[in-house]
Amino acid sequence: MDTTLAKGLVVLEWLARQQRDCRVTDVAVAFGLARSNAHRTLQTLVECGFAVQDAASSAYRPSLRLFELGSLIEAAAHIPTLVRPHLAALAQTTGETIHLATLDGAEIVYLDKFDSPLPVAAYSRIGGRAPAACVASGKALLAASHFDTPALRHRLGPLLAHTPNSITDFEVLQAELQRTRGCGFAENHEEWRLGVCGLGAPVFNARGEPVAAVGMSVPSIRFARARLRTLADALLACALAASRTLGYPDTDRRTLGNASPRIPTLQRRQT
Amino acid sequence: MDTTLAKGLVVLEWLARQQRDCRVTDVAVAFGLARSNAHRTLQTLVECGFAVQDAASSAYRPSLRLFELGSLIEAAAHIPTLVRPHLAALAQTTGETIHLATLDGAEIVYLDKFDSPLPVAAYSRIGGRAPAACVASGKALLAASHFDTPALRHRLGPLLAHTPNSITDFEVLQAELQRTRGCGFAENHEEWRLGVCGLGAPVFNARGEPVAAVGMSVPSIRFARARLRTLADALLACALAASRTLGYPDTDRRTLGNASPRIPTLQRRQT
DNA sequence: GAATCATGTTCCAGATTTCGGAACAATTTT
DNA sequence: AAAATTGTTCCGAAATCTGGAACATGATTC
Repeated sequence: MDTTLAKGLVVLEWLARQQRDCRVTDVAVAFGLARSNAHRTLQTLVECGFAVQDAASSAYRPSLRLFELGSLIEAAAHIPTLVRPHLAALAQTTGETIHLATLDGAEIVYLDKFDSPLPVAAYSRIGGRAPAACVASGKALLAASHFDTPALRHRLGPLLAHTPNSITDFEVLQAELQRTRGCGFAENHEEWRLGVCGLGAPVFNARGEPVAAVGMSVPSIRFARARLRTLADALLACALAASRTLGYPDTDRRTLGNASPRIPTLQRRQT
Repeated sequence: MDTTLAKGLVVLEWLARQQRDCRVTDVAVAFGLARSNAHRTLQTLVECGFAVQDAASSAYRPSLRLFELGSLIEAAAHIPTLVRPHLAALAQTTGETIHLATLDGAEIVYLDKFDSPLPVAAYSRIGGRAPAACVASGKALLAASHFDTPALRHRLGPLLAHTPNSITDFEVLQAELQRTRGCGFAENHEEWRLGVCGLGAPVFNARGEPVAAVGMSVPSIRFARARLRTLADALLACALAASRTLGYPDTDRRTLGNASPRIPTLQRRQT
């Protein structure tokens, strides 16, 4: 392994996570490096355009280069741009916090987000992560991906409890995913953060693959049974519209015969 | 300079820009490295989580880590999340392509975007760049930043012509920026891409600093004089609403005395 | 206002790492 | 079936990186 490269990447990541300008000594102390070493590393990051040095304070911060490159990641850039208007509409009509997420191992990564004007206890941010098994958008993606049992088990690893409501039993989770496939959307009842419930529905691309999920975070106080149906309908309409924007074949047409047999189960809700 | 780190960063960037999976030999050829060297570099990227290797083809692609870190960049993450609803509303009411951009040297970087349902000749993408002097959002930011003449000249360097309409004379640009400061929004008449016009207005944060600009791209065919006034009004309303969301003091209150004297010139349009 | 301290930067010899060719295994192509 | 291509491992030679020391600069203390 190129240790110098690894060191630089770790410093770069650390730099991005600090939400303030960092100086040579900060880096040297944080990683136990000699000041001269930290200095050279930071200078290299600057020369490569990944960091900028403040002329006055000589402190460093990450440049927009990271954002630029992050925007080039296929899954994270292309899809949100196309789906965003549908998310905006859903956020507008429901007044709740809406996000778009994708699956990455055992976690989901938030790709896009519209905050509710009303305060939500849940704190999430674009680029942030959450355990897929504990949130609605994650369950929707897991369900739509149709992993077989060993693959799912390997992917998720041990199911950790993040609240008393978290599902920690693999069998229970599988049943939940089966139920999700049946009704087309997933639910989360304070399984990740206490006080926060959620709904999630998958978004498919032109090849019928589940590439993202639309999620809705709702404070449990506003998550009444009666309202769930309304919210779920709006969510499913949004997810379907988003899928169509990505080229997913319209289900009203005769395209089901061509589509993968794994997909149709989840694409439409039972009425 | 840490050449190993620099090499790794260049490979990482190259990997992100390729929109397909890349193999060891691709990297070796692209950079003139020995295969063993390219292999070790890619493996290090994988070990650090910046790339993933396809199990079947053993090809490499960037991971979501890059997106994750890019989302941590203050200017690129915090502001769009707060401003996005206003952009969505503007996109909805005007039907035109709306974007949010920030200044980075002589260029602007697109932070967020809502595409028009109608086709636009302009191709832009989140994370993409354009010369600040040639686009409306860039001019709005340059105008609102109030650089003095030497600083502006140094920042922009030589003004290159990208279309016959591009401004290549520094004096002309300065006059244009002055005009922009007067009316509160900037215009672009096919100065960057032929067939595409635009409007731009700055967004201010709580400290009165111009941190971004709302831009609107309009095919010249739809950019009639009569419509310009309507679009500009909507744009300015959006930019002002966005500024307020960022904590910019409401101009109707008595806060002008406390604000920096440089800002008020541009914050409101002349009616 | 002088002295002290903290910090950024440069320099260098020693130590460690990286480099690239060679070899081998696994595919793919001819 | 043979040849070519590619991914991966190994290793000695060569180049790089490392950390301490020294110096410059600016801040803080006395």
